Amino acid sequence: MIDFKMTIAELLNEKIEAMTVEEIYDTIEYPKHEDMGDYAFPCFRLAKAFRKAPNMIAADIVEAIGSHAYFETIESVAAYINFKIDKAVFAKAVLEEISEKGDQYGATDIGENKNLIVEFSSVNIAKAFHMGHIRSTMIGNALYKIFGFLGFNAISINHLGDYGTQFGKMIVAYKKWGDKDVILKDPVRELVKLYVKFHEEAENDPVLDDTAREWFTKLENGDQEAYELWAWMKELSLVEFDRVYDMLGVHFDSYAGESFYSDKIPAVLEEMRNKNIMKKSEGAEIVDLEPHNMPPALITKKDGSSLYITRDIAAAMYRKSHYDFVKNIYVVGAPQQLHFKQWMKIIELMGHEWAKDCVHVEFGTVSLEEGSMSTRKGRVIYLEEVLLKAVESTKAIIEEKNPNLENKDEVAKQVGVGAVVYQELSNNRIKDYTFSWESTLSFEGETGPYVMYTHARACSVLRKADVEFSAGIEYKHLGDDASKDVIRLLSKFPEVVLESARKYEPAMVTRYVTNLAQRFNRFYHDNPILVDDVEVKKARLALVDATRQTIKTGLNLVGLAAPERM
RNA sequence: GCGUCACUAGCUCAGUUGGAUAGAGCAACGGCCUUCUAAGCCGUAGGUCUGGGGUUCGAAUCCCUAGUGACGCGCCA
Repeated sequence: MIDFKMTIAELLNEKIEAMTVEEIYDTIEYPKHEDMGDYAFPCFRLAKAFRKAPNMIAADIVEAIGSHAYFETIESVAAYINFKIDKAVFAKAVLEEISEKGDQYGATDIGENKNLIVEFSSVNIAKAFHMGHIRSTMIGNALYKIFGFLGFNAISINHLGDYGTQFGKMIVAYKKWGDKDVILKDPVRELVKLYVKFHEEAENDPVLDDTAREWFTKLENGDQEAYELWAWMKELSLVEFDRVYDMLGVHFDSYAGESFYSDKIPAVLEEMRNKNIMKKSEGAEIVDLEPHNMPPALITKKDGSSLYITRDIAAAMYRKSHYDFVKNIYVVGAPQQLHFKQWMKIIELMGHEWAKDCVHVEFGTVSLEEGSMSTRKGRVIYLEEVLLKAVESTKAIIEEKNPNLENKDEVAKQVGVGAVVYQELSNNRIKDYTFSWESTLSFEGETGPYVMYTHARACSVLRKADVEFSAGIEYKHLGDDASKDVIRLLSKFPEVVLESARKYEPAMVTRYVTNLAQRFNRFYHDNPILVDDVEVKKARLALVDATRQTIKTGLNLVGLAAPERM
């Protein structure tokens, strides 16, 4: 595709000696309003070099450039030079590019097939897979897909919370109050009940906590009974979790969780001791991080058993040696920021330069109107329940609007789940939000169903087209503003994907497809597509097809399906 | 106490890393289906970008300060 931005940079460089082509390229921006043009170059910074007012500079440069075949107009407005690309040239460049590349439009090979790890979801065994977990799960899944699209060999890891003192608690609770048959009827919910009961009882009986710690230490030391109970709970949990992952279309390359690293911890502790970065404190071992403006990190407890941070350090070390990653990404909530800063600093103190390749992608908290979600307090909304309800609502809408649709159940699942996922990925990840059934089950405006609906509409028109439009298209027929708006947006897709990867922000892609859907719907409304004039029809169909493709690719990148009918 | 983050329309949020007239959706009001899917489109109304300083040609964006809210800070994960 013609690189319009680079063309402009080179054109300007001939008139501006004070800046390099690269500097000019980086200074070029998009005008705030589309009627001003497609690209703009602000001249403020040239004032000193030219010893003139910026608006004079702009006017002079415009005059010096004159005209160019790619551009409809090159104008100066105040201190800006605005470039408006010729509509037919633009349409041809963009639509042919998309048509050629198909579902690879926007893809790159900058990853050079190097290993890139995305750790996400990381749910806790024997605990609720609740609405709060959708964040890590879907943000991580989107990053996994986006980085894969950019040529990395992305590896998804579900760092299961399957270890730690909490399992001591579960074992104690099960032995005291558990009933195998009751648990088998509804495993996770029953296990959660035991967990809740443990905490209620422990309030008045601190001995329980000590017993729990003892059981975890037993588990860590390979006690048969502890191991069997733990393995059983893990298995029961995973069956349920996989049901949800399946609904979400999420796949993991590895389920190596915290327990996986338990036998790798001693070697890490050894290394830390040898490198002299730990010291004893009140019977425990800590790393003093005061020189780095952080509180000390507790590495081993006074009974010698491991902690969360110990396992994360061991996991990172293992991953470096096993995968030799170029990037190791952790999609974990913002409240754990300090934890990540601490252990990444410790890796650095151990002398591992790859500490800089570890990234904590943090996100805000989902809460309920009653307060933050807490398994311990029994205050949770199960993710599966939300998904099922969304699918059910979608089904009702289909029955009403499109009763003759063939595969209603499958579409209802795609659209319903999509609505929930879209909601999750539409805001910048750092934002906290309060879960609401009303907004989750609303399917109008900036929602997943809206974007999917737009895609389905495009598919529908294409199905009804009775001409071949793969070649011989007269792009001059796409000269109206609505068409140009769509084309301009289509042209930006590759850089949006790159930027979303750079910022680890899938919402950029979600917002982009929403924007594209909005523009396309205007085009669709203003321009009848299946008209008698064959030339016009072919040109518009080409636009429809390119939009269909780009919406689909975008939706897929954030883990959403793009049904062809709904 | 120390630290991190957030604050933009009634509500939920964008705002291209400092640029032009701050934009969407929801809610409200008014229009558009005998023509390609109305889960749609168009229009009206809605703003002291939390307050106050500063930096400069130029600030929602950077710095300082105050406020409000959320979160974190040694034996949980």
